[in-house]
Amino acid sequence: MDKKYELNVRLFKALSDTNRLMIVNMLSYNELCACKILEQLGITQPTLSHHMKILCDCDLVKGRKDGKWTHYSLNGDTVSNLVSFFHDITITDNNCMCKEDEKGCYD
Amino acid sequence: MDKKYELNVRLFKALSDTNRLMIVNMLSYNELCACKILEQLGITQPTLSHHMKILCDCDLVKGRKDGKWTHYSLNGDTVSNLVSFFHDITITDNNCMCKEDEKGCYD
DNA sequence: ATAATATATAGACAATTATCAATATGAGGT
DNA sequence: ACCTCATATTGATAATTGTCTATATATTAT
Repeated sequence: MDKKYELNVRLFKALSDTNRLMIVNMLSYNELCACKILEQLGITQPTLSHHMKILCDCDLVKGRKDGKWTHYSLNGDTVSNLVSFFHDITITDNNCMCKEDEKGCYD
Repeated sequence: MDKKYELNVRLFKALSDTNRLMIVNMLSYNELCACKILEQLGITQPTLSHHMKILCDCDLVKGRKDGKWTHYSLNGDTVSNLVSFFHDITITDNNCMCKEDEKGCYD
C-alpha cells in the first residue's frame, strides 16, 4: 500500500512542471517526435531530453525509436491508473477513523 | 492559459509527497484536527504544520480554527477542478498540431 | 497568574530538481 | 569516409524541498 503511494507520488512529481504538463497535453492529441515538441517550448534540447526521461521513467509517456527520431505518446493506461488512484484517495465517505475515539478533539 | 498550468502545477506539487497523499486520504473520510493526523504519520509536529500549509496554500485543504485546534478538511471543489484539468489535457482527440506540416518528421 | 496543550514560525541542513553549455552517440545522406 | 541531423548524457549551478530542533503564539484549565 505504501508502494502504491510512492508509485503515484512519482507520477504527481512528473506532472509538477509546466513544461511537462504542456508536453502531456501535446501528446494527448497525437504521437510526436522530440523535435516537434521542442519547437513549442522555450527550452534547450538537453532540457527537453531530461523532461522526456522523467515522463518515460514513470510510464506516463512511451518512447518509440524510429531511425533518427524518437516518437513519444501518452500512455493511456498510466493516465487511467492515476485518475483511479486519485479518485480512491479523495472520495468522500463516512468511515471516520476517529468517530468512536473516546478522547482527543472529537469528544 | 499559462496561469492555469501554473495553478495546477502547484496542486500536483502538493500531491507529490507520500505524507501529503496520506493526509489527503485521511481527510477524504472526515474533517480532522492536526493532532489526529499527526498520530498516523511518523513525522514531527512542525513538519506536519509545514505540510498542512502547503495543502492549504493551494486550496486543496481548508483549515478551520476552533479554540486550540485547527480542523482540516478536503476542498472538494479544488479536487474536482484538478480532475477536470487533468482530463482536459489528457483526452485523446485528433487535432494534431502537426498533421498539416509540410516538413519535419511527419511527411 | 501560571501551567499545559495545540499549532505555527524560524533557522539549519541535506537531498532533489530545472536548467544550461558542452559533448557523445547513432542514423542517414552525399 | 565524412557530414549532418536528432537525441542522449555529463557536469555544473541555482533554486526548491522535506525534515529536524528550538522557539513563539494562542487557547484553555487550574
